[in-house]
Amino acid sequence: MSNTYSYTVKQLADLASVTPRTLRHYDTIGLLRPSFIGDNGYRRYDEAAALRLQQIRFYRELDLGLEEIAALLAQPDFDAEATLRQHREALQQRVDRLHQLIATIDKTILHLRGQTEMSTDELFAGFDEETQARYEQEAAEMYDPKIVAESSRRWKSYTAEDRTRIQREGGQVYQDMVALLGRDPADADVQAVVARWHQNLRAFYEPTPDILRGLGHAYEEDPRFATFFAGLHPGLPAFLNRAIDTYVASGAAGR
Amino acid sequence: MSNTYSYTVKQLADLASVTPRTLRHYDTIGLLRPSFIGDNGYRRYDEAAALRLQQIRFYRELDLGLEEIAALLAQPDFDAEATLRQHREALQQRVDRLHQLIATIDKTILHLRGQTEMSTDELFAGFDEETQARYEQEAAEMYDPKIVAESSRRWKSYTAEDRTRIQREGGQVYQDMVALLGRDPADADVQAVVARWHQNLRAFYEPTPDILRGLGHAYEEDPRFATFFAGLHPGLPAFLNRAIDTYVASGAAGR
DNA sequence: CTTGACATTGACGCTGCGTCATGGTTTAGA
DNA sequence: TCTAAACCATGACGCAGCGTCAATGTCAAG
Repeated sequence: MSNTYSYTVKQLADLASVTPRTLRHYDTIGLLRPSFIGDNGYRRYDEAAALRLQQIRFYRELDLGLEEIAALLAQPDFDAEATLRQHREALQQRVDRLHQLIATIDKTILHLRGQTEMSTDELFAGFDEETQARYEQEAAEMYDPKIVAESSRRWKSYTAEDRTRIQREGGQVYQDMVALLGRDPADADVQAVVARWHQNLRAFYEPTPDILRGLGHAYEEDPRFATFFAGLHPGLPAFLNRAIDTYVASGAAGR
Repeated sequence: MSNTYSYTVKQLADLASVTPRTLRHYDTIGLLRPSFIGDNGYRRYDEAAALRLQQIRFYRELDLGLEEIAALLAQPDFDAEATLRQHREALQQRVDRLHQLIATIDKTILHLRGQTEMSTDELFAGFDEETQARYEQEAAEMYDPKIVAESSRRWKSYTAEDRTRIQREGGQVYQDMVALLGRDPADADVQAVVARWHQNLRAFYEPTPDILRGLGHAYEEDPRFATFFAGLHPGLPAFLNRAIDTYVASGAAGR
């Protein structure tokens, strides 16, 4: 006949499919206090507590934090909606991010397999091309700020197709250079690649021999460049620098 | 001219866009050890370390755990692919789960707004209908195990359409009852809803008056039922019990 | 010689509990 | 009535990946 049911921790925990530990936790942080405490010190929960717990678990399954839940249950429905919308946004962002990660993983797997001839290029293009281009700009600025304007002007004059081609050619130069590591920097093949590098730069501006040498030096000594090239191969920074140095010294840069 | 570059923690940290704390952490867990340590006790990193750090950060951005990363870097490429595929799976599951959560949030918002007449039903249907049906079965079993067989037989004889209808009618009964809370249990409207409840039960088996009373009692006293109904409204369990009691006492159950 | 930037080693904090450890309470069965 | 099985309580550590002091030593520049 009694209208008031009272639960022990285990009973309530089983009801809500949580563990007693969870209830104790909710107690200590004040999210769900026992309705009263028995003479033996045991926690006791009534129907109201059971209902509150249900609500807590509902929001918890939506992945809201306990603090947010506490706020929600303390506020009227009006605020609840705003909170939920906000939470929805957050979840959507997580989804977007996860999609990106999955895409990157797919690319990486292709790269590991070496299944497509483009994979290396694409990884390079998508992952660091931009960064690298920015660095190149910065280095050029160190020698002549006016180059930036010229570079920018030329770049804008290209079609989207041209731009893609130029970027990919730039990336390919370094890839090819890795393949030549160990050769003599003065080797004809090596110098040919350096010449292509030179040509590629000219898509942006007219580098003087000093600038070329400066770039070569920066590729090895400037940590921003060095790390990037070391990412392709640990020996690349030093090799590039020596090859470029040889190139400039040979007078090829002036021709 | 030097070929070997060496970084301090700050320098390397800035390069990789992490904090010195992160490098110290990687050191303590053995993921990335300094290349050597200076006389002053300072950590020193070389190019190889910088490269390794780059790889670590790459995988970290894919949200792999540090331990997994350590394993990846220790293994050849072959195993790396398997790990990535597995990780991809995990990410995909997260996406699926997030989609579910978002859908539930949308439903909940509708529910809060009370914008659709069906929202309550649907929330009820999707969220607890199954659980409730199971409980009802269990209660029946307490009175006569043979009822299970009959109930199961009838249920199987229905079309999918019938089943959906029966479930929704069942849910609606409790919703309607909530709307009548506060009325006299003997009120005609209340008794009409109880009658619908009775009819709904008959879709499963032929409940005797004793069973009906037993169910009413269980709805209030059995925590599994009570919590469920209290979830709809704290006052519902007791109200339902009284209303059913009145219904049976009036002889309506026998007619 | 002073400052300021950087380095070191602890050690606690955060999220939401899981998981002992240690010891008292209740309950059902022999 | 005694005992074993369950259940209760309060700590306190663990986890993942660092963030964030705190206390103290080192180094390069003015």
